[in-house]
Amino acid sequence: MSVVTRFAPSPTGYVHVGSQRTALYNYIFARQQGGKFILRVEDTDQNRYVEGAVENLLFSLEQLGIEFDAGPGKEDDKGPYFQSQRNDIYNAEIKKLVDNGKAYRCFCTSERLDALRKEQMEKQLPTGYDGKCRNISKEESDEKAKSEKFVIRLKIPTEGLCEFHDLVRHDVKIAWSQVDDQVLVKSDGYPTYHFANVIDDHYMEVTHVIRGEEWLPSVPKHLFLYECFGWTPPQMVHLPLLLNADRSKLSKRQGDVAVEDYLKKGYTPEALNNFLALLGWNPGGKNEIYSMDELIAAFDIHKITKAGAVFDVQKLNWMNAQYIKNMDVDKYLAEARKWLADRKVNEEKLDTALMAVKTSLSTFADIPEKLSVFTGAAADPDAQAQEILDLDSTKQVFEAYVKKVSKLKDLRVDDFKTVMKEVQKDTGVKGKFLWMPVRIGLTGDMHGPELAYIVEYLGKQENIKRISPYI
RNA sequence: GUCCCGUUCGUUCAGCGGUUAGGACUCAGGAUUUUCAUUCCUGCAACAGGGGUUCGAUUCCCCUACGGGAUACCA
Repeated sequence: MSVVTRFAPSPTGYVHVGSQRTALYNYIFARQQGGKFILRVEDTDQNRYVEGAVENLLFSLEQLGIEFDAGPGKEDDKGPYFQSQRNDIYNAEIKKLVDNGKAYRCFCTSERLDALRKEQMEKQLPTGYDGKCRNISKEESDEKAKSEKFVIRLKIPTEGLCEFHDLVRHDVKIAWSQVDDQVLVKSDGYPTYHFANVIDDHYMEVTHVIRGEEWLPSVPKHLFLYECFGWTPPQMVHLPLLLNADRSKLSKRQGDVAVEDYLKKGYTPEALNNFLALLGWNPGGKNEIYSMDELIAAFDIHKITKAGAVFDVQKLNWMNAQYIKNMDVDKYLAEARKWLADRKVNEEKLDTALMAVKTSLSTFADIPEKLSVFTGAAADPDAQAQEILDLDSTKQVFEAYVKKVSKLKDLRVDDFKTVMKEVQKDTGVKGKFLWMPVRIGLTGDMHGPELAYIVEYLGKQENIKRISPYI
């Protein structure tokens, strides 16, 4: 049987990085196994509908290079891939369950349910539905259904143990008495996640359910449904959660959680994928940089970690810097040009400046700031810089420098190096005291990209203009 | 409250009965460089606690503590 995995997000408006990792693992595993990866939109909650959410979801996945084989816009005979369009399927299945007594209509009001829960908490009992409507006769139920609102609940076993195997958690046991009579169909006629999920996974022939750990406690409900239908359940794979620095579930409150946020901040999709893939799984060894193909080759679903992982931006920054440093020049230049913000740049020499700055970026968003050495006026020297400017040797260097530069037609990187050699010869000044004055004279700063690039970018006239005042 | 899951350097991941407990990020120091960065080298830093099992436990079992998740007509 060939592997089928699925990513089944609800369209909430953006893709959470935790979801990205779930999608990634599903995708990687399917590719590795030569299987199929499905995207299914879980939009059964009418109250949570968000305009444009699906488009955003599709766009984010595309940017990340996570390609699905079937899903919205890629329909096949297993579709549709929107749960909101599959109600006929759910209705047919729920009817079977009600007819054979595996599920029942519940007419209880939310007020009664709230009170019940409160009472159970106070008595330190497990919370859950008390089964009031469990044994209403078929006739009475049919009669009430004509005039009253109802939901449909699953008739969960009352005793015994639900045992199952999870690829990450291994053997898990949950007492049936702890499992609630789950609502399968809401009073608006739409299925709940638990129901739609099982039906869809079955008909879409999903073999591996790879999802977040928050679903682990619901597994018995799902397994029982498979049993009621006489279907073979898929392999369960519950991933550890992504955490905030304080180890709570990664949330919006404590920083960015949306994929688009990170993309907007200048992280590359490749770095983001690489970083997330290594949160919860690692092939071992020194290397931490993996392309998607390498991840697919190295991935081992049995070696997924159990404990939650803190999303450490510092490591992401480092990784992203690695990706930028190793990026193909043309690709880098094209991408970098999108990040100039409102910098006024010398279009002709922009590439020179961008290349000079390539190794110092942790994200593309750093570009405007890093470029300021080139594009702005010289900064005011600080005390330490001023000390160097005040040196006698500095004056000599400047005089010789301006003299040499003035003679040149042009001032390219190579010309500059020649000039500096000559200045050294003429003045006898070398090392730090030769180079630093020129740097400070031109930029006002003791730090920055390689001087030769700055010199070339500024050009002959600007070089003379900036140095002359110090003579 | 109840149930489930988890616990190796600050973070992340190795380790799967006998190791000087390893790598990566961060941090500190050094080398190279005209500076920062890059690159390279070195260093700091961990098996939550207590019981077992065993000749021997980071590794297996139990308990405790701590953390997280689930307890919705949300997913």
